[in-house]
Amino acid sequence: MAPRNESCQNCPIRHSAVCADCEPHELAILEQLKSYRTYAPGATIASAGESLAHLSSLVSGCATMSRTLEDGRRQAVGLLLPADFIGRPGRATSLFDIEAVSEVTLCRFERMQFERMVRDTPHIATRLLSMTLDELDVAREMAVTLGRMTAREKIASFLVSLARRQATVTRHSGPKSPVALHLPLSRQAIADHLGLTIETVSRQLTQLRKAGLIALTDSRDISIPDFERLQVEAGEDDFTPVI
Amino acid sequence: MAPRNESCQNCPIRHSAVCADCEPHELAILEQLKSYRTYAPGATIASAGESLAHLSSLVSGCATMSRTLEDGRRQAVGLLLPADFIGRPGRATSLFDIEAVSEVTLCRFERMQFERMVRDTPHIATRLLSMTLDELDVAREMAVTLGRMTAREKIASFLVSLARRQATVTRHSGPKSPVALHLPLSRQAIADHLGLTIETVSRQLTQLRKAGLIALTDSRDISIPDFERLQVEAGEDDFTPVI
DNA sequence: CGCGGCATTGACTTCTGTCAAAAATAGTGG
DNA sequence: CCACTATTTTTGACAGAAGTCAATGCCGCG
Repeated sequence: MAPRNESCQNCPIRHSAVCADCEPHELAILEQLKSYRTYAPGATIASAGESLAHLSSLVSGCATMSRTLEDGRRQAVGLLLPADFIGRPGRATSLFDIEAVSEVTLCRFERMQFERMVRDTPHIATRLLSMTLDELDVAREMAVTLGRMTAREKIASFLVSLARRQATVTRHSGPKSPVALHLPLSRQAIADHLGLTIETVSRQLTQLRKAGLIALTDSRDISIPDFERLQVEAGEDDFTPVI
Repeated sequence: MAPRNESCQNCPIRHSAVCADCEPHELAILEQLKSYRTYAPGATIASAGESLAHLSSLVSGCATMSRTLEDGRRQAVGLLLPADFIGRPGRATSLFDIEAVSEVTLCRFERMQFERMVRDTPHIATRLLSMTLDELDVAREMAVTLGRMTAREKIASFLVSLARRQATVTRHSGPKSPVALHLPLSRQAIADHLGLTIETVSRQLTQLRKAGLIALTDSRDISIPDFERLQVEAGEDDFTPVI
């Protein structure tokens, strides 16, 4: 459960979210404007085409951004983890569905107030630009994965990128020690991210396990004995940036 | 051929590029800093992993942004048309290959000077943010297409989006009149954009032609008799935004 | 005219999707 | 705590969409 209005000083995403570059006096303004909201797993945070009254930073938990076509086909376009920003200044409606995967806490700002902050506070504007450019890179890497990788490569690169994003939490000492990885997503949600079916995801995970590239303690917890070997399996070339 | 330093006043992308929101005095500064450069069709504008000395706006022509994997598989992540911005402040290297498709003219700024402009000129910073957010939406739509659409839907939606982007130039009076569309890309380049092979692109275009959805005058020129019908074929739902 | 690149078409293969069932896991209530 | 159900995951058999390999056709150009 999120505190009503805990101080930004103690915020877990203080140095990585949209407020990262703010000076104390700027932070004080944000502190006045912000409000927290918590969503249960599976809850809808936003729906494609509907208006979005708040812009938010994801403080804790995990959410997906996706589009569902009329016939039920679904494609995820982003995995939202702590510090990620939700919504965009200048457009009132979300183009995608946003759904809580685990329990999610958002730090929210009213649209108008936030848009004024973006105009008046260069530290927020430039931080938001920088984050948006990073997201753009991620989205384009995603396009490479979706368009040209095999099912096996998609799974491997998904695991690699997830491991990198959780690195601070789970990675132990040396780069050669096994990496423990918790999957926040169901097989179905992984399939939606990679443009695959649930069956193909399951089969490829089994193959990776049989090849000794991963070990499954339970269906949501994976251990990667040799991270570099999995990176090779992910078909990464030297240009693939570590975002 | 691009003029050496033609006035920004007459620039074809004056009101749609990164400088769109600039006041006359801001434009005057840009005018001092800019330089034009022209690339022949097929020329390399940037290479993945290599440094990029300039940030640019594409003034005329067409270019692709793509990644080529070690084994030759290639995926395009963007089609660059007039007013599109190339490069990003805050990172000196390009993550993707950028290649001229037709003859391309760029309006270029030195990295350092442009980054200073972004810091000092809110009209540039906010315009760049807005453009980047739009590109992010495009990239995410692309992910939906690459991940979940059939070959036929990919081709149809590619044609629809190309027609929309060329709308100002080619679209005639009413929305029901046939739309003429020139393909700037070869079959191979289209395939690279859609995550398909050249043969599949060719076959699907033939099928669309046989179904009366398009007519091919020559292999690069397409006429769309009923645009709305092609939109349906593209599998667009009501939420698909017209970007 | 003949070469070379691009596009189209055909025959066949393969990877992933579909349909279906079994196994594992989680959740519920007695 | 344990049976029982519901959900998720895994596995299998088969089908189908797109890829691969190969040949042919089309154009522009020297």
